[in-house]
Amino acid sequence: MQERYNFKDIEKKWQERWERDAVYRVEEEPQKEKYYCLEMFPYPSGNLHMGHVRNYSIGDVVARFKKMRGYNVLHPMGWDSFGLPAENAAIKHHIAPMTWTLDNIRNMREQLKAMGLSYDWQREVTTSLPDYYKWTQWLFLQFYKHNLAYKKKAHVNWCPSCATVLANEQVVDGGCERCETPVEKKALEQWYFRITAYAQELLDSLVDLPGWPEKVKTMQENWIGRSEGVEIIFTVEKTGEKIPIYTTRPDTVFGVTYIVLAAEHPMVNKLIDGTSYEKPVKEFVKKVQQLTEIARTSAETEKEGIFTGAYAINPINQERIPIWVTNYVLYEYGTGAVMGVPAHDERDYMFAQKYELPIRFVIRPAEQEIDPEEKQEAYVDDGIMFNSGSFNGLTSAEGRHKIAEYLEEMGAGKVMVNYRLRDWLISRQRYWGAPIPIIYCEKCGVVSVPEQDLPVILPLDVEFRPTGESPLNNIPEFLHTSCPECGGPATRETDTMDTFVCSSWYFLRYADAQNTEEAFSREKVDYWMNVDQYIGGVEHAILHLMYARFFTKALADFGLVGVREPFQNLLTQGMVLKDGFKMSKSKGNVVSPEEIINKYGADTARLFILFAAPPERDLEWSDRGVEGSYRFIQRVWRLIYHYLQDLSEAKDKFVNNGVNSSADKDLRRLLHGTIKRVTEDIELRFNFNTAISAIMELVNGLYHYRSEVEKQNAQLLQETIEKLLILLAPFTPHLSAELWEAVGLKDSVHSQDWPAYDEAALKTEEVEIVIQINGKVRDRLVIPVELGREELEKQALSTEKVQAAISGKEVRKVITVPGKLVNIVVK
RNA sequence: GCCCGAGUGGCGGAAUCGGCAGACGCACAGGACUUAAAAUCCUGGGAGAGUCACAUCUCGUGCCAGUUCAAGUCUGGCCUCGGGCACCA
Repeated sequence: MQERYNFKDIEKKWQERWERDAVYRVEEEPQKEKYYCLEMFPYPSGNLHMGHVRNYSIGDVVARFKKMRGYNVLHPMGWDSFGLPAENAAIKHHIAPMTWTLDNIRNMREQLKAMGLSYDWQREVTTSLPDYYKWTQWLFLQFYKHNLAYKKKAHVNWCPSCATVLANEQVVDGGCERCETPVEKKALEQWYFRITAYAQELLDSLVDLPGWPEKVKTMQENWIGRSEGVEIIFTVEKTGEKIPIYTTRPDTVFGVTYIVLAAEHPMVNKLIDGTSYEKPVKEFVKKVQQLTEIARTSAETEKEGIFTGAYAINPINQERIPIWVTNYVLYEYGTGAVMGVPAHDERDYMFAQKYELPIRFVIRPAEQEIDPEEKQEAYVDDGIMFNSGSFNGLTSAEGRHKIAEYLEEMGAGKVMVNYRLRDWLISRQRYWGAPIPIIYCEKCGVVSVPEQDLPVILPLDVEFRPTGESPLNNIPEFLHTSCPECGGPATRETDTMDTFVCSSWYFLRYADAQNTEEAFSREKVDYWMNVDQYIGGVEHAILHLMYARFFTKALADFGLVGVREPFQNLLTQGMVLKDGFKMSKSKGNVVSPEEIINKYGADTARLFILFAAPPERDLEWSDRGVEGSYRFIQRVWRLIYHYLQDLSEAKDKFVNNGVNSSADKDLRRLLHGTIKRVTEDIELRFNFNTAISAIMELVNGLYHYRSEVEKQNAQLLQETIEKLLILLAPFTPHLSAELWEAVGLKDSVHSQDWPAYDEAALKTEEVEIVIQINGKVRDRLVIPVELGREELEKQALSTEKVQAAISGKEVRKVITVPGKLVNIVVK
């Protein structure tokens, strides 16, 4: 054994041995309790970044800990390997996306292995390989069969830079989530998944997820955006055609002074065709549609509109009101038409002022009148109805209910629930994705690719420069096929699937990754699911986590899985920052994990990143801090090294007897206290930082013991060191394995049972009591633990300092907290 | 605007059920070892007053109130920062 820890050789030695002995391979063992520990799989960009290191270090501690706790632990890893970066890199470096991707995977797999992570590599999945995307395609067909996948023409989000459509969720601040280019609207025929069919369940079952952060659940709630309201039907005066509008404030329906249509609303043309309003209105609509998505959806944009010349009848009071077209009503939400109540809505108020439309107050605050001449703004709160016919005097809440009822009775409205959540647009006009397994036949129309013909292979020899059309259109061998139903000439769908489709079910494939007959066997999925602990960045709070939940629910309805929620517990880790900012190439503050591992070893990197902050919080990278972790590892090594040296060369330092001396007892108490703290920190709170600091204290205690105790208790020392190495094993697996072997212990440290602590060892004979006077610490007292309350109070009152402090004063009260303090209240 | 989360030494952070604020680590200072340096080991440390040095006292967890014998922790109101949603009718 060398005096210094040579991490380079030793980490390599253990990684090779673990791989050789396949120690992390796992099978279903029905008699054993399972634990599924999952970290979000990476996009193979080429190199690990610190966010990965943090994510996978956390997951590895959990997986190793649970394994030592006796669980059958599934801990897999794979690659989310379809997507745009491969195409962009390929264009830049003239290399095929498949080659680029596989090279990156190879590189990153080596980097992961160099971290000493306990993955079962037999279960590795790569979403861009046919053995995986075959089943993505198969799942698409199941969605199609169950009417949860459909095609429709719609105004979709288009990123001109990426030359593809984007899902609503991928539009951030009106720009492309990836490149920030302002998103345009394009009318295209696209494939959708009917996620809205599950909107209510996705919302309701959030309460079944107590192991998720509130924050994430709130974000999903907001995203689903449920609102309860009423659809009210207004009638066009001249033609009698119906315009349904949606409102959450039916109590204000007597205050309607106009109605507004979205620019895209089909009624617009019907109202204006052939009238003098036709030309100006069409110009206005054109102008609105030319706005970028940012301008279109920004609350800052000036509200504009134009009168159509037509009038509608308000069903509540038969009033005749003008119909306008505006830029602020969204066609996609509700009915694309809104009633204008300027008195009680800020937007409507601004709009009415600008175009001099009447403002009529119909709700007033309780106990207060509203003077329409005086009031200079909308009153948007609930209140008491007035100017509202027979509904006068009702509260807003009552009014909403009564008006809805009344309108329903007369057939002019119905209660309705609306969601902000839209169906999920999954087609992409790009090359590097799973082809959608659909064939278009001139005679038979839209036809599914028969399951036995899957996978529809993505051709590899392709000119894939973005053109706005799928590059697959330019490959005749791919494009032209025959119809599976009639055998006639047909063409394939050339769009590929959004990569989020691939990542919506990968956690199921891990349960049965090698299956060539099915996506996964029901039996194996039933054994492993749910994921007991999912760990990843909060940036996936909406997209990935919502889609994966949707998939799981749909697959449950198809009878493919037995659970309706995929992830029992979710841990969202914070970002890794440097100098206060997220590490990024453009900021030039990137620290490469590869360099850190080369310089200090994987154990140091893991230890630092777990020690520097609790997992949910952002972590500030510190090179000095890394050195501190490195020093600690060397310190542990030296402790064992000198201990072994003494064992062989200075036997007279040790004695073999029971734990009698106070130093022995202190060490034993420290050991068992540490076991307790570390266990609870990992198991209950995921506070790895405090778990590590507890271990550091134990090491400090061992140093003290070794330097100060003349005759060391050999057995106690041996026990303490063994348990120390076990406690360290999840954090620094290589160091622990090597020292375990060096101490001459059998098997691997990683296959040991997690130690239990001895409650009796935690007990002390004496305890220090704090004595406060009026809440301030004035003295301390060391007393036997079993000392009674009365005796304690007596002693506390009689100490010199207390006597001095209370002399001449009246003792009004004495509060005693056994084992902790005595507070003497004096006046 | 609405909804979350967070503010503690020079820094990262700890205090788990209302009971000694600052564990552990970083940085710093001093000492030991060394020809020397590095490495290592040991010691110290919130701020201020006070003392030759102790002792001792005061203040201190974003701000202002409150509850309590006792508040970083509970309540109310604010401030700042971070995140999410936002023309959703």
